[in-house]
Amino acid sequence: MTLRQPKPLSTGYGRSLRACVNFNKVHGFTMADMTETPIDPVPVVEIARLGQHIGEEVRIQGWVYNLRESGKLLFPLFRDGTGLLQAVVFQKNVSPELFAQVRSLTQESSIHARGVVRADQRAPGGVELDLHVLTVLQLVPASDPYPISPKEHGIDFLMDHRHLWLRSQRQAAILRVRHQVIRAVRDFFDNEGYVLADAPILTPAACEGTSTLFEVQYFDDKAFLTQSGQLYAEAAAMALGKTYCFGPTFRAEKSKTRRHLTEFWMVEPETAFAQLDDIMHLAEKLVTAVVARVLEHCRNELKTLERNPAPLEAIQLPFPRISYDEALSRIQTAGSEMKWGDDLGGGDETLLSKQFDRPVMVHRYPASAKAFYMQPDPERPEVALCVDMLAPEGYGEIVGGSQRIHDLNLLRQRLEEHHLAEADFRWYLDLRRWGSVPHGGFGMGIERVVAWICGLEHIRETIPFPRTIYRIFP
RNA sequence: UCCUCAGUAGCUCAAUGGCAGAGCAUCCGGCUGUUAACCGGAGGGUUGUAGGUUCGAGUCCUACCUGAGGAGCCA
Repeated sequence: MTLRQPKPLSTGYGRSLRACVNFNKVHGFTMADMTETPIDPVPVVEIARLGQHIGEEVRIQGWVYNLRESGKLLFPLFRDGTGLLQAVVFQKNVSPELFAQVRSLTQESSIHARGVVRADQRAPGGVELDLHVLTVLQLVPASDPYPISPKEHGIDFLMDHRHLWLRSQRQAAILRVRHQVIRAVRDFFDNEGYVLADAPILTPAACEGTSTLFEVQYFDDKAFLTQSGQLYAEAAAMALGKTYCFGPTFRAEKSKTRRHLTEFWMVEPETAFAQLDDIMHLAEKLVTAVVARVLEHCRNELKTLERNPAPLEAIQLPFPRISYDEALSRIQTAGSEMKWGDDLGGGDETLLSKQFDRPVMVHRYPASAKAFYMQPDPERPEVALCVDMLAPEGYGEIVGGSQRIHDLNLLRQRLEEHHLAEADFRWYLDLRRWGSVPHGGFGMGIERVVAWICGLEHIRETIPFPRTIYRIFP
């Protein structure tokens, strides 16, 4: 990709601005000038931490969020990625140059601002800045204004401008929650003694053979983008005992719902010597830890998102565990036409999850509806030792896992029943030839967890640049 | 893949088959505590594309394009 040579930018303030800025070249400065950081002894403070600096002179660096004015009084709103700050400029208290400069600010112009922090109940956030000095790094020209106004927009427009939409308070809050969710996942597994061993993203042909995969050219051959790291995680678990992989996964199904992305992130622990009960316990501990972390670190974000924290505070161990058979009878009682052997549809999942105040784990599905590698229940071979965790409030499946088949001959038989070529799974069968042990794990979809925790209508807001069936731009 | 809906000013949306409009944004003016500020004024249009019906189409019909909601699919 070639970078466009930046054109000289007109500040539009004329000669008077020179007194107010620290840059030597006011007129026609280029982007390169921004690297010449002016020497200023006043400390830069993040907006979120201004409450600890009442009465002090500080600098903030950020962008213009909005400008309100009332005659001789200006209220520019700045954002810096940590929060929003209202600044105040009285015409009588400042130079005519500064007043004119602030008055000409446009949305999303980049700035350095210096002033004294003041507590004021009238300001959003209770803190405001008495602005003394303003440096404009780039003035957004009025002839080409920032496209996303603080007013309402349609989803098509916002998705086309996703690269700018991220600057809104709401989207930034979601990304902060996502950050804490991922941090919590990594810390959780670290504390539990799990070793990160990532799976490849490029996989050979016919790797799992169930869902639709994206095909890519691999030199003179074909390859596929991974739909799950699980099979590789099993190999790692035989090496490390407790392991997990965490990366992007890809599904080429033409799903078109508020719960699906074609590219999403999944964390997949795999544990040697684990059985179904161990897997369920690990999953409920993980989800509890993630929710607790968000409640601890993201109260402001949940407030921005207007997400009621009460249902999240109810997420405590243990989670209810019900068999597929019990789930089926509950769903049928609630009016569904579902029959034994069917997988749960989206509506069925919602019916069931609304009966509980925390995630519910449904275990022992009919083996015929599940993947080839799942261990059959020794007491009822027609069901598999597997579990799906359904999030509350109708957010659907957030965890899917199972105990894996550890017997070589049974696995061979299953491959044949699923019309999968044994040659493609030679390495996977090897894991059962030398030192096979009972083992299992699960996958947890990060975006669905974030959507549930944030209380979002649609999963597309949970990832910086969502990929859906009809959208791959920007 | 199927069903439904939408596409009109930069944005969000109006307009019985009969003069294409409003709010916001932008520009100009007013206002010394605004809270998506407010008040007054100005500029801004190939009504998604291509056909068709009609005296006359943003509106009705056909096809296509681009999206959205749902179903199905989904370790």
